[in-house]
Amino acid sequence: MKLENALLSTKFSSEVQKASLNVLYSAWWLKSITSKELKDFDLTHEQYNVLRILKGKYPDQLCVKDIARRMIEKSSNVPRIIDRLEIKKLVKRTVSETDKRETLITITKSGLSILESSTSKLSKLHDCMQNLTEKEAQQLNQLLEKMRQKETD
Amino acid sequence: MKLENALLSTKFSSEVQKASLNVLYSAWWLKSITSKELKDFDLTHEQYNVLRILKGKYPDQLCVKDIARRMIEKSSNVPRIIDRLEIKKLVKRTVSETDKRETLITITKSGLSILESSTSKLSKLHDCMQNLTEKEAQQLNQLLEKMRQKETD
DNA sequence: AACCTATTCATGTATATACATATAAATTAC
DNA sequence: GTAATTTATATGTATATACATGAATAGGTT
Repeated sequence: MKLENALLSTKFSSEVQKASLNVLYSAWWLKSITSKELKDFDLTHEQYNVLRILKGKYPDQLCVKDIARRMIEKSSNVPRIIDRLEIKKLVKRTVSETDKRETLITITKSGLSILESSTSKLSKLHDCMQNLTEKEAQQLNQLLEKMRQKETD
Repeated sequence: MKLENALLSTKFSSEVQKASLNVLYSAWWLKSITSKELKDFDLTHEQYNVLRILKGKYPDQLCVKDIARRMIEKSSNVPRIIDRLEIKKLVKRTVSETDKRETLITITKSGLSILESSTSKLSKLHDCMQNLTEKEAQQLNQLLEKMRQKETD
């Protein structure tokens, strides 16, 4: 859908300004379609993100700050997300022996299993929305990274 | 910043999957830098979005559902955002005469003035992060819209 | 007119975001 | 070796997101 139709507006001061709105809208769009799938697994977007990060290092453990560093949204409140995952027994907390300030998080068998089924559901969704070719996706990645160039790299 | 550095991860199953994560991260990045500016005006991102929509139709009024339709994030709880704007006297509520179910929202002088100063602050920010040329921005817009093609247009 | 349904908005709940503060442990300074 | 500082996590608060429900009104049907 064109941004004009999505926002019922045609007044954009420039293509650059429109691109900002387009990125924001696209992110909302992506989140809303994936959240719908994750709901079947009683997972939020953020809980899924944490599980995915833990699996990336499995069977190693990660402390809270290392998870936070890998989150898509850096302002996520990781301890609280872990609270909810712990209640569902998808992760386990243990205090680090080497540094007692740190809480080490381990993904459980149950967590791995729910992650696997939800990921497979999501990748099916991805496949059917594969409107972009690999080359176009690569171009999109380059443009987004150029947009963010201002960052202290 | 490259996505790899932003997420401390190099394992992406494809450029297309990476593009999804890149869009999500870019939206967070955009929101976090603009929110910082808006804080000086005691405005949240969503409150700013509502004010901008109202100004687009000024001096006409808009009812809640027409504002909701124009929001970037469609799941926004517009009545509650308006609650906060009303407390700060940046908008006014009136019950529609023609349809008493509708609440008509008007932006106040004070709302217009705060919108003007915040917009000017934000556009300065935009200018200095103008890493994309108009042509590149146009290309980015096309790619994002192609990505969302699956939508019922 | 009475009834049914759809629409519009407000409100309630759980979780997340964004940010501030608190607590405990580790590190550094003296 | 104690005090001060920094780091890691947890907790608190206001607002937003996502979604469900409730209340009032509009509009159509009989």
